[in-house]
Amino acid sequence: MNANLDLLQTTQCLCLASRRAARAITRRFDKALRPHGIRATQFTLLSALKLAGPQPIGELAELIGADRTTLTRNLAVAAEQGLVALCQDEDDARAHIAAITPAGQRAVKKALPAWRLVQQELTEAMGKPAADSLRRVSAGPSLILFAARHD
Amino acid sequence: MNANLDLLQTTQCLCLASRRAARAITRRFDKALRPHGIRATQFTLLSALKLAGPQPIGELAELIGADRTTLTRNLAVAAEQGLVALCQDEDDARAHIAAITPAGQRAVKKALPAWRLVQQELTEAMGKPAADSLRRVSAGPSLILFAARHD
DNA sequence: GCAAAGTCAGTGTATCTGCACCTATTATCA
DNA sequence: TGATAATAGGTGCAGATACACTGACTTTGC
Repeated sequence: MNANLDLLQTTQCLCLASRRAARAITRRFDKALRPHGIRATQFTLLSALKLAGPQPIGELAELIGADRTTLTRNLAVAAEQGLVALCQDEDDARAHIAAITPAGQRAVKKALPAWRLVQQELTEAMGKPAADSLRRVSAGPSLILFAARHD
Repeated sequence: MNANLDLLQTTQCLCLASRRAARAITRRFDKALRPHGIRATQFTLLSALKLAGPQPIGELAELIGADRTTLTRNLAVAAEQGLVALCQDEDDARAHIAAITPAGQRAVKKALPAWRLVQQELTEAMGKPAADSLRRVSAGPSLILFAARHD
């Protein structure tokens, strides 16, 4: 029937594809990082904070492409575990600054070799062109602008 | 310092890239599907059920690359909304079969044009080669096998 | 200097995600 | 046939995600 012919297109759905890929990749990184006591999302958070330095929550959210309110809760978890610290901005009483703690730095340093191994294996498994393409897509302005559209 | 030089590699993290892409893409599809009362994940679920026919939960989970227990709960939400129905398998009392309901079929049919529009816009925004690459990666056996590794 | 508008972040609510563990049922084999 | 292994699925727990709304503070314009 016609309805099912139309539906066949949905097997190509980019939302399904991106989510399925993210789930599989996250599972793999989580598994490898587990012995080090942090999750893949936390590894991302900590390395971003280490590289970029103390950041207001909103800017950090934009940096890793997550919703600000999502980051608020992820930071609360990481703060609970002592991996990050939250403090008031001296200049602007509205802003809260997130910073990586010494314990957080130790955690990310300890986890780095495991991360690197999975990153290498995964790059090999999917092929370097595909890996480059994924990074380009996720980091490029097209996706960000695209997601922000309100039409 | 040396530690930060090492950390620079993590800006290339494929877990961050895949999650960031999935978040942005999901936000966009959710926004477009919202007027039709379903989410992107539900659209995926319903179209998969419509195309594949009634499925045991485990097989459906494998089909869309999600954890079985995740799907159990997503199906419960969809069942609550009357979009899918769950029933016992006649041959195997352990198995539960998920099937799309008439209401679910109406919902996915109603949402299809909106989905198609976003899919087209997104394909254009990221470029067809990148879209093909993403689908290949997410659907190919390499990722599935990769994620299942236990070493 | 003050009211209005803009900005920054937290909370309520709901969904998605998955590991560890559990129960129930079926298959296998001595 | 009865014990054991294998399989299908649910639950507890914890975290990730984001929209709508709110409160607090800052900036702007007069």
